[in-house]
Amino acid sequence: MDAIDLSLVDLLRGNARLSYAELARQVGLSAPAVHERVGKLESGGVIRAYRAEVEPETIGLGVTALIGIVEDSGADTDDVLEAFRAIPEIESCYFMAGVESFLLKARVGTIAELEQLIVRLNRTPGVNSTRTSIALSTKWENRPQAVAPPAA
Amino acid sequence: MDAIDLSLVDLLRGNARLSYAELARQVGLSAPAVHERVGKLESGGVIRAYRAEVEPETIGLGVTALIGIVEDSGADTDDVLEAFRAIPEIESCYFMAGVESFLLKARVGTIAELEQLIVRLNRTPGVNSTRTSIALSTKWENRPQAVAPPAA
DNA sequence: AGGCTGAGGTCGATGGCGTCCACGGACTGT
DNA sequence: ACAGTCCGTGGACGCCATCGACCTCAGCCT
Repeated sequence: MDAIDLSLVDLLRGNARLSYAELARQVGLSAPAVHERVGKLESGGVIRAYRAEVEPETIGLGVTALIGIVEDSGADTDDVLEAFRAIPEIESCYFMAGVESFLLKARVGTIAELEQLIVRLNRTPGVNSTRTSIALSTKWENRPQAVAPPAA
Repeated sequence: MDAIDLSLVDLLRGNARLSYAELARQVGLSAPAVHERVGKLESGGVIRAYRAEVEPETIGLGVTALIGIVEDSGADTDDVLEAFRAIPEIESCYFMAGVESFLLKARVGTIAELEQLIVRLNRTPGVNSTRTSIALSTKWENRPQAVAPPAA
């Protein structure tokens, strides 16, 4: 992980569909060299995936909620996690410090679906209680934070 | 937005670097047709961006925090928003229902940097108080939720 | 009914890109 | 000094992106 790798990561976080040729121009190497570096970043676990970022409303996922989960005393955290993993509406899952063991970000189409989701969560073995906050709007999300030095 | 568009969105949410030729094979159209459809999805605001998803620890952003913000009574929400937007560590910003007007997801390298961030937030005009929860680990994040019908 | 029009597709051509390979220079340890 | 390793370059070749021409079908106006 040198400065060039960091630049590549920044460039791809900004636009994952840049061609290797374009990346090469930006960092001042040849295309094959960039190809090899990016390949290593992928197989080395630095780059996990390339994803299109979609406006959720346009695909019928207009309701965003953040849900704190309090576990039962003596619950098996791994089991709870697996149960959460099986619920597609849960987009993100953080294991937290504090009374609430998990914080979930969920996306559904309607408030009625959110209600169903909350019921389902409360019924999940190991879950003691849930606390749901609704996001009225998403100002921005997953903004990539530049990490490379200014410029070679 | 027909079923093919939804499939394209799903495919690109799964892997943003798929070639048009490959997308075309998957949805059963020709490459130029797919090219045009994806172009329309982009310019129509459905696809906002393509981003590489990076393991944060590997680029020196090992600390994730979720921060609730209570505004001063009479604060100008837009001004507060602009102040937040200028802080690169804030990756996501949701405008919430409830006492806390905003929920922020921030990523920093160290606890010391988190402390500085919290101080900065508390000093921001219009911010009455902050409540920070630290994520001990991210189980998963931004998992794409399939939205297309099973398969043509 | 007939024909115009526009949307949205296919096909074919061409230039650029991805990707493989052979080669070369700098650093390192012996 | 020398050999090995790492990391890069340049060339070659086949696939892909992308443009233009054309086709087909649905809807609509006359």
